[in-house]
Formats: sequence, C-alpha cells, structure tokens
Amino acid sequence: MTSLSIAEAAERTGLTAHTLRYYERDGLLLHSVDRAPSGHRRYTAEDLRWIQMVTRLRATGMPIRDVRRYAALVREGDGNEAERLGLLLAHREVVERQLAEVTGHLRAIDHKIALYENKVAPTA
Amino acid sequence: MTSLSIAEAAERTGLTAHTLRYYERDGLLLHSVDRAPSGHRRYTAEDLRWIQMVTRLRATGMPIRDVRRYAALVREGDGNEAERLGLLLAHREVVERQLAEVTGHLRAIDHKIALYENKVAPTA
DNA sequence: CTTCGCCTTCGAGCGCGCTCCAAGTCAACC
DNA sequence: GGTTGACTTGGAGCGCGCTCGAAGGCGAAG
Repeated sequence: MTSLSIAEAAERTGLTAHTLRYYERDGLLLHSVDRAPSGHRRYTAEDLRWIQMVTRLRATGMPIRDVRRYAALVREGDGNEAERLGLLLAHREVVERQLAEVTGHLRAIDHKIALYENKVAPTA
Repeated sequence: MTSLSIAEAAERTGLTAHTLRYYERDGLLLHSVDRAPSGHRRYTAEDLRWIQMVTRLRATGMPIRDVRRYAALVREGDGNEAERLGLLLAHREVVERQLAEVTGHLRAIDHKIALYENKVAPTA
C-alpha cells in the first residue's frame, strides 16, 4: 500500500476529506494530489508528511494565507530558504507571545478558581 | 472622575467602543451600563473589572456563549458558585490541553527552523 | 447660533475557515 | 444488470466574532 484514498488520508491526518480537498484547492499543498485511473485522489507518504506540517502551522494559529505563502516558497525549490526561515521565525514569535499571554490570563483565572474553591468547599 | 465614557473605557480595556457595545448587547456584561443624562454610557471601575475578566476568558479562547453563561450565573447572585467553578475548571482544562498541543507543535516547528538555519548560515 | 466631535441605535456586512449539498462517475458485489 | 458506496466537482452556506455604516442627538467652543 503505497498510496491512500482520501478517506484514509483523512483518518491519518485528523482532517476531514472536505478539508483535504479545500486545502488542495486553496494552494496549501505542494502540488495537486495524484489520481488513480478512476480520478480518485491517491495520497503518498510524502503528501501526508507535508499535510502534517500544514497541520502544525494551522494548529499554532498560522492563517491559511501564510501557510499558502510558505507552500509557494517550498514549491519554488532551492534558493529561498532564508525567506522560508524568516516566515517560520516570525510565526514562532507570534506563537510565543500568544503562549505567554494565554498563560498569564490563565494564572489570573486560576486565582479566581481558587476563590470559588474556597467558597464551595472551604478548607478547614 | 468616577466613571468613564465609552472611548475611555475602550482605551483602558483594549477593546473598541464597537466591541463594548456588542458585548453589552450580547449579554456578556452583568447589567446594562449606566447612562449619563445625555444617554451616553458611563463605565464604573467595577464595570472595567468585569470587562477585564471577560477579556481574560475571551483571550484564552472561551466562546462568547460560554462567557454569556458565566455572566448569567454571576448575575443570578449567590448560590451557584459550584456551577461557576465547574465552568471555569472545564475551561482551564481546555486551555491547558491547548497550551500543551501548541507547545508540542511549536517544538516540531523549531526543529524545522533549526534545519533552515543550518542551510542558510551553516555553523563552522 | 453654528460647528464640531463624540455619542446613540439598528441592522447589515465581513473575513476566516471550513462544511456541506447536488449531481454525477465509477468499481465492485450480488 | 442493478444496487451500493466511495469518490468527483463547483459552488453555496454557515458559525463565529466582530466591524462598520447610516442617521440622528447632545454639548461645548467660537
């Protein structure tokens, strides 16, 4: 089994078949997915690896358009590594800022939680 | 100065005046904001404190409808502290799961970044 | 008294990221 | 040969969270 149907690819990536088609249409993949003689998509292991990278970028909040831009750079081939790096570094900063912000807010919420815990089931 | 105009409240909360009105309309505040004789909103320090809590919940990803439910519980007054606590605890779990997931993905992205850094400016 | 600027309401509009529907093709099984 | 079911496409629709536009009111400055 060297290639997977869209249903199988969906299962392995955790995306839906709808989303996989949408990503392809929207230029988030490196190239059109191969087709079986029937016209059905056939995903290779390489496709899945790239989709996993896309998933990581998306899960960390990168907008679709930036993923598309990153995909375009990779598609272009060697020579633009500095630009790819810049894109990823910029993204990392955004994510870290967000993590810090969320963590801070979470601490404040935890404080509130502690107050309610005392009210609901006072210790001693 | 014991109360603020919507513009001032916007500045202090980091929200827009549009968003402040929207939150009020949508039931995220504990009660309608007081009005000056002119009909203009006047925000009290207490209003701002509550709005800050709303902001923390929103910034950590709590959906509007859940914030609304939490606001409704607080509005009801004493007696439902356990339910409020439950809501906050559930939210905390979601946030922590998300932080862990994002952190994990970020580590993988960092690995990719390291590869590009070697390619772009090889050490040694 | 006029102008300016901040405020009001109501309701429409928008950007994002999917999500789904309709109509059709094709392969395999009974 | 007929039925089933996974797939195809193009395009519409949706939920979320704002965001904005239109039309008008009020109050202070000149």
